[in-house]
Amino acid sequence: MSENTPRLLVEERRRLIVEQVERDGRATVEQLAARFAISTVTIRADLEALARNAAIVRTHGGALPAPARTADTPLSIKQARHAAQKKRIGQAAAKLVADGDTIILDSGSTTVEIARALRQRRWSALTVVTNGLYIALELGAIPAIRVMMLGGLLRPSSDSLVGPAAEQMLAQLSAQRLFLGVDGIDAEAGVTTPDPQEAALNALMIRAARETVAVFDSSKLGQRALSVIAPLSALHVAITDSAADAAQLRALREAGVRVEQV
Amino acid sequence: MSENTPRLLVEERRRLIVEQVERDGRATVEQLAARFAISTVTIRADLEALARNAAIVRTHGGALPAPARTADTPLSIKQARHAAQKKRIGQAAAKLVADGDTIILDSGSTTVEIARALRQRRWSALTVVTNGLYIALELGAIPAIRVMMLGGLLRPSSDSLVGPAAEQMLAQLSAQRLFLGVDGIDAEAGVTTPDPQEAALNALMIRAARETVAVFDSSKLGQRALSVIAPLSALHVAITDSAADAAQLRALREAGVRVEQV
DNA sequence: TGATAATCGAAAGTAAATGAAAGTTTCAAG
DNA sequence: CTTGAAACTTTCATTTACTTTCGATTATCA
Repeated sequence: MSENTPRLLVEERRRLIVEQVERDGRATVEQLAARFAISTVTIRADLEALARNAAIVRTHGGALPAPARTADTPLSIKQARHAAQKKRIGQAAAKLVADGDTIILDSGSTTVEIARALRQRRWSALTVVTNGLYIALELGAIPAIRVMMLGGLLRPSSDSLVGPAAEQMLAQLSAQRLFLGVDGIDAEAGVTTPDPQEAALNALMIRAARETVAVFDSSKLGQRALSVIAPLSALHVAITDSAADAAQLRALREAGVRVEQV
Repeated sequence: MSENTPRLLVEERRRLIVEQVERDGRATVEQLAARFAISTVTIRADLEALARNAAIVRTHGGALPAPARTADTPLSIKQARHAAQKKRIGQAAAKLVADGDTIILDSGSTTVEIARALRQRRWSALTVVTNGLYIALELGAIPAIRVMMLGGLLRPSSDSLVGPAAEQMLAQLSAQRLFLGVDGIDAEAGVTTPDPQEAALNALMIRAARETVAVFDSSKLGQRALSVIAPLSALHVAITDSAADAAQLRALREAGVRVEQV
């Protein structure tokens, strides 16, 4: 590997490191130093910087992939991950919706897939309440779907709206079903998300809906993010993919959640 | 490298930089300085300006492509009529905004141009209240701009939010300046728009702002739409293009409006 | 518990970025 | 045609960021 092109930019090198760690499941300091033909000290600096951003996990002598999305990753990146599973989950979730319903769609990459699946069907009347900009854009063009958007401060990393205004508005609404996209779901910690404001809003969404459906790809199982939304018992249905961990699913079922795998 | 071409315009050069970054996946400051035969300091200024608009990501010694916006974003904003005029009007309007301000941006194709012009400038703090989805998307990526979105029912034809929820939320806000995109403006009928709900919301926007700036291309002058927003006297400033009818402008001035033509 | 590998810290060299001052260009008025 | 303001550029000095080398220190594991 002759890496003597005009010399990599620092960020490029770090992106490559993350890639390698994700791909191989691991990487050693020596290995990386040899690959880029730089000193181990610099590699260590890189690893430390990446670990600070939770892009990887630091170990003695090397690095491992980061556990998963408990950190606040931009939507554009989340979208790329587990895209196929999310599509299937979205389609399964959309089947739970009946014509005439009022539903709440949380923001998030998985719930955007629900919106896309909803577009495929023919509706005579459907009301969708959402705080996600992209969900509103997906559904806005469908005449038979009434889209009500919660107002509030725009949270750029997820293109969603949060804050008191959204909460106040939500308090006046009520819906058949909530589809909640979760960032972490764990038997002990319950349902969690990285942003406290988002968590507060999500908790209110649960109160506003008669039934709560959590949608998440299997990588979220067993993860915990900073802010707690609710305990598992607040959920009625969970939809995830077939790679989900059996023990975690059992905990979900014991909490009274109907689990569906696609 | 023909040195006798009339020297690239700044915007042209920046466009080429973005192209190169997208194409090659990277670009270094040195490389770019050599390509355009200008100093590295200027290239750095370019990169900083582009990074501010989230067009690229800045790194040491160069730049990398910006992480792609969400997959298939329907950002295909319908190319409006009178696009050139609207762009100029947008830029003139943006000049009225000072750092630290709180402004209200109505939805509409002309106000989207104001948002784009705002992106070009450097802000340390700016709060934008809007009911337009595309405006929120334009400004969402700029960290120094706080975007507050009014909630409400999505009106598909204009991708804007209207209704009681938006009105209620707006009633609790106050701003230095409102930029109102109007569909009709006429000496007798005043400022008008086709949708009654939109008109009601716009009227509240006027009340929430200390100063109201109407923006419209000259084709709107003398037009009347269904719903009246306010009389001419409610406006403080009007920005339109140079093709505007002189008699109509006189009526505006007589109503106490400061008229600016671009 | 040692032996060994890995990490940390400080010093030093180099590339890149920043800030300030001064010179240009552009563009719109007078 | 001239003037003036605002936006661009450049040069030059200074500051910051990144990288390496070389000991000292701290984990890890047989």
